[in-house]
Amino acid sequence: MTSEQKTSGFERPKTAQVAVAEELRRAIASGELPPGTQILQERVAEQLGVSRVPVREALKRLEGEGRISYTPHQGYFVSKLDISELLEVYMIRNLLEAEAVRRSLPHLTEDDHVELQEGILAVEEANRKDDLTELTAANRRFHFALIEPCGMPRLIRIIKGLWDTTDPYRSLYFTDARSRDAVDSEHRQILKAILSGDTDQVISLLAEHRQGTIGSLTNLLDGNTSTAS
Amino acid sequence: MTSEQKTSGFERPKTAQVAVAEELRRAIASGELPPGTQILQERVAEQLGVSRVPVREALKRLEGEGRISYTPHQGYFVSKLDISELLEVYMIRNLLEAEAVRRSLPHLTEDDHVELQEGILAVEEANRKDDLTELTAANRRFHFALIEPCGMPRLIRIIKGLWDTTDPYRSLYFTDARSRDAVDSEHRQILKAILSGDTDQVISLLAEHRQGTIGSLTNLLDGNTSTAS
DNA sequence: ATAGTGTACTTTGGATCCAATTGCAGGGAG
DNA sequence: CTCCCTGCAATTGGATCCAAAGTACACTAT
Repeated sequence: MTSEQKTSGFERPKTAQVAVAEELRRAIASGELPPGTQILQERVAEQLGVSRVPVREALKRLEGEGRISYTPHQGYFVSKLDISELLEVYMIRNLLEAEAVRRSLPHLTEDDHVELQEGILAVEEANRKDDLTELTAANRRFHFALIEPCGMPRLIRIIKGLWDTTDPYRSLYFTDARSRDAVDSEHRQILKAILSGDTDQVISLLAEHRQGTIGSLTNLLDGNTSTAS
Repeated sequence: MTSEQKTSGFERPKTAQVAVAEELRRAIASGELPPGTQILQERVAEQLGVSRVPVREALKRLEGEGRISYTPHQGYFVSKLDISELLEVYMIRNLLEAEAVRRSLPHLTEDDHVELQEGILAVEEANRKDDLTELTAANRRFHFALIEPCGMPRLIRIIKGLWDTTDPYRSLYFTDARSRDAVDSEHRQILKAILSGDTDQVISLLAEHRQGTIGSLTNLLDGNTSTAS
């Protein structure tokens, strides 16, 4: 405690269960553990250097979040979505995010506009660097900067959950360079509509934006179910 | 095994963690563990006759579901909603259930109609018997019989989650006899609209129905935060 | 050859033990 | 009298051990 201690940037070493949960979330979202993969407690434990107990608790946490599925005495598997479920998730997102945007737009501050702009730039930057993890993170940053000011934390939480479940597939989508270029220009269009205050336009652009993802994903998912190594 | 063995009515002894999770869910929903209560692992363990390990896993599960909240080294507490969060949940339900109903109504079979009718009767029966647990269960049965045929399992799952978070407050609401009578007649009105195939009418009746709950809850919640013993 | 069975191995489930963190109570200094 | 510091009790966090269930595979009998 000699001198500096960044006022709030300090992150105390979390408990093992929390750390394990975060790591598993990351691994699942990034596609490192593709949908359908079995997660062996022992393996995770030894890889992260902890005992099985915190691993089991982390797994239970993720189970509750719907990221993995569990059958007694058989274990945990990364949740798998077929096309119809994927469509369903996007349809629900359409509904909820439209509502969120409607409530959010009137409250957008100058800071939010900056954040949106930076989100776009971060996406393009990650695009250049070919960094998938950062790309999905930046993409999220943009989209949530848009809806977070809606003042409905619960709603945001649910939407986040929906994003989470499709994350493993989203990174699949971003693998395609063509899709990534499309994203850039779409984001710029959306921002333009936001700045001009045209709510309906924003919502319909977002719907199109999602529709694009859906289209590519449907193609990508038609044949191969998972096993993307 | 002399003759009948209800084709699927056999329930093998679940694992302890699953059983504990179910029991905790019940206790929370029924108001036995009011919002804000701390849940001590040791206590639960000894009450249910298991060690702390399965209890901890059950708690983690419920945490993921959002039913309880967790802070490292401090423990688990039953989630607490203030009025604004409660309103938010109902607003989201409005949105999602309206969509579900719209998709469900065209698919309702004769069996579903019977199920709805029985749901109503079960509510009234529980009302007479003054059985709160059964009342909420029957109420749920009615409402989900209406939306479950929408063919969107994910959507249903989310809606169930929303119901779950407000369950502790719902039982608070049903404590009031006046509210319970209102529910009966509203259910009958809704069923009538369903049978006549008037989708918009169903949806607006449901909105009113929820509005009633909201009104009572707002009153009940204004002063006392929790500690409903 | 194949279906069924028994056995060994892997993995998960649960209990007990010990360590680490927190909150509180009591005591002492200013 | 107030504030801070120290130490104790309660509770959670994690590791290790053993039990139970499931799985794979070889072996046997038809």
